Amino acid sequence: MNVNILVVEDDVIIQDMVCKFLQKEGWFVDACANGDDGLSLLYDKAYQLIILDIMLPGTNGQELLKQLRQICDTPVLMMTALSDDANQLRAFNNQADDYITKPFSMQILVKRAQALLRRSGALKKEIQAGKLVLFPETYATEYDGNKITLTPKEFEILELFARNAGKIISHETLLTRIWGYDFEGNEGIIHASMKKLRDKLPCSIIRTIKGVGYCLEVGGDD
Amino acid sequence: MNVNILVVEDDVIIQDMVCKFLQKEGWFVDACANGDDGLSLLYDKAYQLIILDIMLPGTNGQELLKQLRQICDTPVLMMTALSDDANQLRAFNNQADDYITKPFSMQILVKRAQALLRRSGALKKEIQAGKLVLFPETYATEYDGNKITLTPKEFEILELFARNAGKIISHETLLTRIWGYDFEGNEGIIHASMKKLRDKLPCSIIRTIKGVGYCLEVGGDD
DNA sequence: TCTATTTATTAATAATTTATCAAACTCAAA
DNA sequence: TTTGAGTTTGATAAATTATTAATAAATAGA
Repeated sequence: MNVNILVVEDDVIIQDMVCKFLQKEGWFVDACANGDDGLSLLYDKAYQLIILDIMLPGTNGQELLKQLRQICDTPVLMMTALSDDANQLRAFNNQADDYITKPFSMQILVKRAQALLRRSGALKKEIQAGKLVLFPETYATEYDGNKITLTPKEFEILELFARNAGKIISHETLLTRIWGYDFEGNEGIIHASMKKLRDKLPCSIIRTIKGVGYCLEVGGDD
Repeated sequence: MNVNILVVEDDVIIQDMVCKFLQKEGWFVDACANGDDGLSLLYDKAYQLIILDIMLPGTNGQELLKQLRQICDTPVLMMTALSDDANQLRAFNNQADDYITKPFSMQILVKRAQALLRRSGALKKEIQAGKLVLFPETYATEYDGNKITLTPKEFEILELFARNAGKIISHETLLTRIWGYDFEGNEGIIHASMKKLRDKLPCSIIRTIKGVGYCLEVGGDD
């Protein structure tokens, strides 16, 4: 799968340089210069990494971090000129994943970004969850070594479950992540899609938690 | 689950201080002063985080990191007096997860350790009350290691009891916390719900205090 | 022991959520 | 233009969960 990174930084020179170095790694980068734009981009698209400056016009980086943690758990790297401990502690309290102070070498920024992406599994070619293996590049799927043929939509859904194995995916999350936050249609589409997906899976590895959502059960196997 | 951390640092003063601060978080810490001891500890026990100094007698930290990555993918935080970029880049190339340079504040070390633990799922929160364990994120429930399947409402009720283990929950509290302060219905709903919940629990761990309320008994076990 | 009160139990019903299925629609490839 | 795989819709069935209401049992106080 493609790696998408969001950079929020108001200094054009730095923004430009950061983007360039990240793109050199083959990653896709969206950039903006203030917190509000950042937040609206986050609603539109799934990112695997977010890089935030702290001092921003309008909503600052700390505030933005706090707000985005309400809606997603994407790794966040804070990148700032504020080198005092208080600001760093505050960032980690707001559930940042890393914090580097300017000036920093671009190589190190890239390496730290890479470390976060590696740890979150975004750089893996395949996603494993119990006996289930997904290959996002080819849409190939295996369960316990046996091939399963999924349609693109089915694959997307199963990929979402596999990346969050053991966690509950609510109907709302499913709708926004698979059909987009602005999906107008009927919620029944979830049930129809889940039925088709489950029919192709060998056993009931997707549990229904009535009134809450679905959950891919990953047994203590492999 | 318990969090186990391995610290490899030859400077006794620093080792001591690091251990003390980590233990203050409720984490279990093993420490040693050289790479070879570190490696043999890694073979013996599963750690959720490894903290490595680079300059060590014998096998140094970079070398140790390279070797341990052959056998495990545990998050590694490098902690070193070497502040040059080359060493930091090398650490990340050897698949370190973080790198901080001495001198650093203990608070920041702890926060960074916490960030790594959080990201790797080692801190996932569960509610424990005696032999009862609740996982609010997945609605999973265990008693003495055995799975119990609860409906969302049953789970909510049990969660309230578990969060207040040993304390009496009055009927009024139950009603307002579970059914909302504006619940119009019959109070008999409490009795019906409690009956169903108790039927699923292996023994009578919820005591009735007549005229007052209910109380989750937490034996002096675990 | 008797009585009033509280709680437990049960079955029936209501409400809600999810599963299923067939038909209609879309869109790209032949 | 036709075909067909893939997706979506909407109607209906099935299942689960929540609630009520009636009755039984237990408890504490007189």
